[in-house]
Amino acid sequence: MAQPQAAGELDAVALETALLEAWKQENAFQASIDSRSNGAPFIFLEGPPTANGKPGIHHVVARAYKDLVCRWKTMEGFQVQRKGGWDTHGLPVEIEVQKRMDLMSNEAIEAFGMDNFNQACRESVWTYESAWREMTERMAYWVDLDNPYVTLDNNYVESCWWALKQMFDKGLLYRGHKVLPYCPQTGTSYSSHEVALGYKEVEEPSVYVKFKLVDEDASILAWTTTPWTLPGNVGLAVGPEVTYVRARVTEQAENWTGAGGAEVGEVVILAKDLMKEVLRHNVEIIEEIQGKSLVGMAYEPLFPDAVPRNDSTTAWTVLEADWVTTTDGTGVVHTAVMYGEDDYNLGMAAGLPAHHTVGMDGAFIEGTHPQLDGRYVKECDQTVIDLLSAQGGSNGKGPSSGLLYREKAYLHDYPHCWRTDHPLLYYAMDSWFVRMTAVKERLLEFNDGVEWAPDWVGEGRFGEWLRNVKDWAISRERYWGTPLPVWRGENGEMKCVGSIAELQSEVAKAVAAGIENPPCPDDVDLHRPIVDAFTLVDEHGKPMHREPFVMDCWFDSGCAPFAQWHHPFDGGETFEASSPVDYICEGVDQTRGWFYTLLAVSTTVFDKPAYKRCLSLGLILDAEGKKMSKSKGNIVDPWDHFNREGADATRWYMVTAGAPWNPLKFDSNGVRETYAKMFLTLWNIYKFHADYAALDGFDPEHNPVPVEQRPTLDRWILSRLASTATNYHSDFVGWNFHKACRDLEEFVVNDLSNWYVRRSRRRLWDDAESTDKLACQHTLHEVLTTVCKLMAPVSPFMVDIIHRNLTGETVHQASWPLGVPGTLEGATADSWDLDAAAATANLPPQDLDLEASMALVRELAEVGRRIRVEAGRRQRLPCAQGWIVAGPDLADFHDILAEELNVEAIEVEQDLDRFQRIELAPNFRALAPKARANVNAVANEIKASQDPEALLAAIEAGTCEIMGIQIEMSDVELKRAEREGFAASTVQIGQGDEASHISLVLDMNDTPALLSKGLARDITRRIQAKRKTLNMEIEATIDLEIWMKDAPELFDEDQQWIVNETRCAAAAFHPTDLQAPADADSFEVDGITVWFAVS
RNA sequence: GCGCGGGUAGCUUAGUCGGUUGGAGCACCCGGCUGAUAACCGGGAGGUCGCAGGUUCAAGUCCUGCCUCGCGCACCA
Repeated sequence: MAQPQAAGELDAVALETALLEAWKQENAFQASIDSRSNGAPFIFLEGPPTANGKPGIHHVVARAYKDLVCRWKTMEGFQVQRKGGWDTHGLPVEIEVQKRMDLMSNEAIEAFGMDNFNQACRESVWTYESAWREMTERMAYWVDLDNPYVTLDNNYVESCWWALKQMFDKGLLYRGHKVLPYCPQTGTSYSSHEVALGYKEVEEPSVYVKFKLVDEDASILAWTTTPWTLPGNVGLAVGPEVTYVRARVTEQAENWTGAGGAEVGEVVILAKDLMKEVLRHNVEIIEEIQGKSLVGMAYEPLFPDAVPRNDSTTAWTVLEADWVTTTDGTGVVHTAVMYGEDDYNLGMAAGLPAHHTVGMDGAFIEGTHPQLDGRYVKECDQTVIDLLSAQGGSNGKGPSSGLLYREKAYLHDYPHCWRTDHPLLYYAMDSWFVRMTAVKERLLEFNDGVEWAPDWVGEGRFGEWLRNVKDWAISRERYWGTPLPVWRGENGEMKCVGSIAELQSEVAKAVAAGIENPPCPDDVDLHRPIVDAFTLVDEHGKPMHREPFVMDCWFDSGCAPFAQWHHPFDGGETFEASSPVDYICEGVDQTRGWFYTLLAVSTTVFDKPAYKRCLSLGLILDAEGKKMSKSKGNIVDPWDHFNREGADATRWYMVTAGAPWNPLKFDSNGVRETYAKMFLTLWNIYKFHADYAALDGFDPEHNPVPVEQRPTLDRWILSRLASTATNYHSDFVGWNFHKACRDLEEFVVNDLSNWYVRRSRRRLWDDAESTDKLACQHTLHEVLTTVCKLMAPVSPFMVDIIHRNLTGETVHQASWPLGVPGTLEGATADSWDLDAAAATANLPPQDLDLEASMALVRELAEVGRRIRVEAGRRQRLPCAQGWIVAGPDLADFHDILAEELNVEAIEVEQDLDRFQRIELAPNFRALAPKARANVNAVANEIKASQDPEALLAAIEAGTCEIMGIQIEMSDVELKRAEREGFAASTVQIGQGDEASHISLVLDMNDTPALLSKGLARDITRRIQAKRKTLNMEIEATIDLEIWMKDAPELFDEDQQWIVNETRCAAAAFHPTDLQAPADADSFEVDGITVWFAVS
């Protein structure tokens, strides 16, 4: 073990950057893992960030919590491998490149060349890689960035292909048509987790439309908020059990605004419950009808040429659907098969024609209507309204008032593209799905086994998501991503390719069958357009082409547990040994993202859970409480703090600012505060110890002083250390890192710095060797090294410097003070022998009585200062006497108290009544059950008692009865108040029945000796301050001259005391009538003027 | 609309089983202490515990409704 060197002044940033360099030289990260080579593994999985955006402070938070747990578990003896990862596919990358290269449509991309485009994407992905790396290293997130997994790597893609093939072989993968939210601008449909990113409240025109019946001079009213879907209308849905009415218009409506209308005598059909909401005319009800009797009625198509009837017998008739309600609209649902999920399902079931009126570009298809063809649908709302409201309506077969009844502005949330902000269209498209609904029960079961922090995310948010699980739409009509490895022939045969080898053999088969193919080498790039070029053959030798999709990039990251090892092609053992992983940690926004896709892939491929513990972090908000995002420009740059307060303070602040799962309002001042309070204090404690340890040649391994032989103060701080560490650990176990760290900070600042070190200062000033000084040094050594270990997972820099200087060893290979379960025989990440683990703990003995006594002493010291403030007596003027009245025996602490209180002597006085009178207060908890409704009256009797002592005596004697209630001692609390004329104060110790009181009384009388002593202290203090401003060495001596006016006598012994304290070589105390020179310093205290000169 | 989590001093927050005087820190004011600190200590000022009801002898705490913020889900015909 090394002997401590003196510590310098703190420069946190320089300290950290120098240490980073040392870590790099020593390969400290790898060494910390290697030091646990015999430890049980604890498996961590890094959620891959996208490196095409600049890292912000919110990324630092997530990385801090990842690092914290990994470092903690390492100190507990586990081996924690941490492989980095990068998410490199997906729409965000494409959008970035599209913007930069001005390729804002699919046509533009294809004209530019898909290979060129994808090459640009491949490069763009790494734009901020170095920024990420620098941030990661600077904050000391220990993760292997030299061998990361990268989702665009061929090996990674191959594992994804393999996974998809497992699903395919299990029948979990299917091609379907599904109505999906679709963005015509990006040309892609979105999965629900992407849609959720873009809901916006918008006001749009909604319309009530008349559907003119064929066999009757009446119209059915239906409502829609998307007029652009009306040309695609092929059916009307009614609730079979809903009551509808035929209503005839009896008079013109007044104050009509907007388009549409109806004439007197027109007949409309709608749900009875919605007449008031919908109709603006007075009507008479002709009859009420059940929905089911409307079924089958035919009506005139609104746009006769827009959709071909083909062989449908049900097109443009009334259909029944049990999901139709009367909460909105007219109780009749306009059905456009291709533009709504319910519509599509109903249309398929009822045999409606499935025909698009809108193209993939979001524009009406030619032949829909001359005024609409080729126009973007969202710009056609008014045209549709105009066409409908023309006389006879858009089909010329409507009433002369037109087919529009009303229009109404409608405010609702509507999904928008989260990248381009365009409104999404619900659109029926070809798509590939993973049948998650088939494994729903397993998902729920696996989720039950996950330890979530906080638990309500798992049970509530995530559980709710799983209970409503939908099939996962995994295909994207995009370019940059893992290609969907499915080839499909004209007749619908399909082949899913699960590896490069399989691709090669299929290509060979195709070539053998006479189909030309480009070469397919071992290192064939598994991206578009390379893989698009391969044509395979089915069993009959017919060509099969690849389905032109890439996969949802969430599928990539969901494959991370095995794809990072290139399982099953390589790394099989590594994967088997690490599945499911022990710990993942990401922002709560990953609930439907990574948290879900990990579980989804793992369940469908392996029928296993993916992770055992998941820490879900709250969002990071800016100072105003807004979410930090690139688009808002409110991202805090972590370097602002790395370069000012350092990474230690930044990390500690983030952990102590709140529970990890709560939203964190990131406050730059908070980092500053943490630095000043926690780290500066810790450094100064350390500096105090290290400077004297170096001066005295202290060696922690020599001249040990057994704990039981150390002074009370030492045993106290060691016990506090043990208590704090124990709580710290159990808070870690319960994920309450914020509580753990707040308590430890309290310990360092309050107990260690403001009491132990302050009280111990003089012990180390002593030049001579002494057991007491040694005891203090050993104690400081033990406390500091343990605090370093506890803090190391959270803030790894300063504590390593301290630990290294005190012990010669890095803290990051040290043992966790509460034990090293990871090193135990047979231990796993989840379980170990508790007794054996406890035996590896290393903490000093606890003495809770001592802690309680010291707490009381400290409280009395504060009470003393309060008394002085109230009595107007300055702290430096001693009191002759202090009395402690009642309370436990504090004899061991009288020395401390006398010094803190600045009294000449402490005495214990048992007679409370000498200084105090008693007061009785009701104890409601005991009294209420007995007195019930009279409790307040009884309580007032007790409080208002004129002679509380007599009342107390009566209660003690058992003869006290108030309002028929027998009052016992447990029904009252004894309180004490000072009698007149005493400077005293009382504190309560304990709670409830255990409560007792202890009082402190100070003697306020002055004597010449006391005045002299007080004056000496004031003079000393001023001289010391002067020495400091003169920047004098502590050992330097001075010559002193003193002049005084209106001063009490300064006794010889007090003069001598000043001389000693201020290290005077020579001192002159001048008579009071001598005038001080003009350049002497002076001060006044209690009407006394003192001049002094230091040289 | 539904679900989850919030709303406590100017700001950041603690508050256990309901117990009568709601704690801290920052900032502010006054005083003290200091040869460890950018610190510390005492005091002061600052609170409609989101609002309104209810239960109870007693509500920041439990119940109901509402307002509001964040997040999520759903609907959006």
